[in-house]
Amino acid sequence: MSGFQRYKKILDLFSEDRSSWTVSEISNELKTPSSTIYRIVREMVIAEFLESAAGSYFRLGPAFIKYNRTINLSDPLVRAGQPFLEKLANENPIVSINVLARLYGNKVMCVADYKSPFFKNNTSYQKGKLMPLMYGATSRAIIMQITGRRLDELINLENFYSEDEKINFLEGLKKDRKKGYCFTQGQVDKGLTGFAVSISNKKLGIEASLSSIFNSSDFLLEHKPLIYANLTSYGLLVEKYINEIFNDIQNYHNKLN
Amino acid sequence: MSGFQRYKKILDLFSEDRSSWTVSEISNELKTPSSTIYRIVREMVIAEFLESAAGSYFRLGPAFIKYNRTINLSDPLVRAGQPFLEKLANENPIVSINVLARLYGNKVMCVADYKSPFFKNNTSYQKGKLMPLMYGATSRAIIMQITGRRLDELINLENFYSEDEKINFLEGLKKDRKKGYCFTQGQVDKGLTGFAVSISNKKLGIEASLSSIFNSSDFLLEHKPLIYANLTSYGLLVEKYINEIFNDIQNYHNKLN
DNA sequence: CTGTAATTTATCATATAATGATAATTATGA
DNA sequence: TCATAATTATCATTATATGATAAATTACAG
Repeated sequence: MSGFQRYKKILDLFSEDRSSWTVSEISNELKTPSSTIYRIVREMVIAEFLESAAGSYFRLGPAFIKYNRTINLSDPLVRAGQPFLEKLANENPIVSINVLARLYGNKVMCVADYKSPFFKNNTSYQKGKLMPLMYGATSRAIIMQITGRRLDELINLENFYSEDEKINFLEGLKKDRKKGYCFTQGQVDKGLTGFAVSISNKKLGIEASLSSIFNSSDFLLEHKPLIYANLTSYGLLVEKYINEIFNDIQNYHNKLN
Repeated sequence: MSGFQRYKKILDLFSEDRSSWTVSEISNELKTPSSTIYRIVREMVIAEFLESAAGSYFRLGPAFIKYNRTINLSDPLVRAGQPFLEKLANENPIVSINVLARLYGNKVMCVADYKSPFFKNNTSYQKGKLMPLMYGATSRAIIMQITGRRLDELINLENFYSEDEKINFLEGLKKDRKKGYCFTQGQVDKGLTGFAVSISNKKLGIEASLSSIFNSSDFLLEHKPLIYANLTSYGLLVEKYINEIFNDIQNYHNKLN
C-alpha cells in the first residue's frame, strides 16, 4: 500500500450497507496493524474525509459533501442543464423523471435530475450512482456519440454473450445515431420507458445525455413527437449554454495570466 | 508537505470560482516542481478524485459524487429526516424551505432540504455549504442543545464584539432552550424568517436541527402556533426514526461479530 | 466514584516511498 | 509537418511511513 491508495483503500470500505467502521475492523479487513490504521485515520479525520461517530466508529466525513457541492456549482453540464430539467418535465405530455448523465471512465453517472411532482416510480439513475454503459436510453445516448478507437476500447470492456450480440449492438447504435435519439423500454428498470438525446462539448470533454423517463403504462405512441421535440430543443439549448460557460471559463483564465 | 496533506492541498485549490487548474498552475501556486505535481495528480486521477478536462486542465473527479451519495444514503439524519421535509412543507401555512442541518466541527452544514414548489427566494443554507454557528434559527437550534465545556469551546472560537454580547447570546440561548424552539428574522438572509427545533441522538453523535424558513413578507404572527406544532411533532418523529436506524446499525454490526 | 478494559496516541529503529532535476516521450495545434 | 507544450520516466538523495511496543487517555460497568 502506498501513495494515495493507502487512503483510498480505507475510504472504499465505506458503503451504503456498511457506513461505519472501527479502527480494529479496518485493521482486520486490510490486514494492516492498527497502529498504522490509527495514524492514517487520524490524518483523514483532520482533513474531514472521515469523522468519528459514536462507539469508536468512524464514517465518511463532511469533506465529500463540500467537494460534491463545488462540483455541482461548477460542473458546466450541471450549471447549463439543471435549470432546464424542471421546464422539460412540465412540457412533457405525461409525468416524467428528467436526467442529465455523463460518462465517467467506463460508466455512466447521473449528475442532475428532476422528477415531476406526481411521478411515483423511481428510476435506477440516481444522482451519483454509476450505471452500466450498455443499457437504457440514458446511457445509449452517451455511447452513441463515441466512435473509432475510443468506442472499441469501451465496447471491449463489456461482456457480450456473443460476437453476434456485439455486432447487433453496434448496428443499433448506428441507427440511433442517424435518428438522433434513443428509445428503450425496460432495459434498466421494468415498467419504465426512456428517451434520450446526446449532449456533448469537445472542448470541455463532456460526453453526456439528456433524457426523459416515463412510466411505460402512461406512455402512448402519440406522445412520441412531443417528447422528441422537447428533448431535442432542450438538448440544443443545454449545449448552447455549455458553450457560453466554456467561454466564461476561458475569459476567466485569460484574465489570470 | 507530507501524508494526506499532500493530496488535500491540491484538492483545496478547486473552488466554485476556480474549478479547473493545470498542473503548471498548481505547481506555481504550491511552489512545488511540476514533476512532483504531475505524479500526485496522476495518482488522484486514477483514484477518480480528479479528472482531466479539456485544454490540459484538471477538475474534481467523480469520486466525490460517489462518496457523497454513500453519505446521503447512509447518514442516519438524512435517512430519518429526508422523507419528512416535503410533508412538513405541505403542512406549513405558507410556502417554506425546510432544512436538516448538523454540526460539523465548529460550523453548521445543511444535509437535506426541500423547497415548496412556489417558494421564490433562496436561503443561504444550501446542501453542503458550511454556515456560521452563531446566526440564524437553523444554527441556533443546534448550538442550544450543547452545554458545559463543549459549549465554552465552541463559543470561544467565535469573535464577539464584547464580553457583554457574549453573555447576551448565552442568555438568549438559555431562553430558547426553555421555549424549545428558535425564531430569528433576517440574521442570515434579509427578508427571511426562520423557525427551528433541535434534533439529537447521543449514541450516534448527532447534533442537528430541523428548520422551516419563510419569506418574512408572507409571515404573520398567527402562523406561529401551527409552524411550531409542525416542527415539534416532525422533530420528534425524526428523532424516533434516527433511533430505529441506530438499532438497525447495532443489529447489523452484532451479526458481523 | 473507581478500577479495568478498550481505545487512542507516542516513540523509534528500520524499511519504504516521495522528491525534484533532468531526459525522454507523447499530444496538440498552427 | 513541425514546433511547442504536456506528460511520463529515471534515479540518486532525502524524507516519510511502518509497525512493534509502551504510554496515555477514555469509556464504562459495578
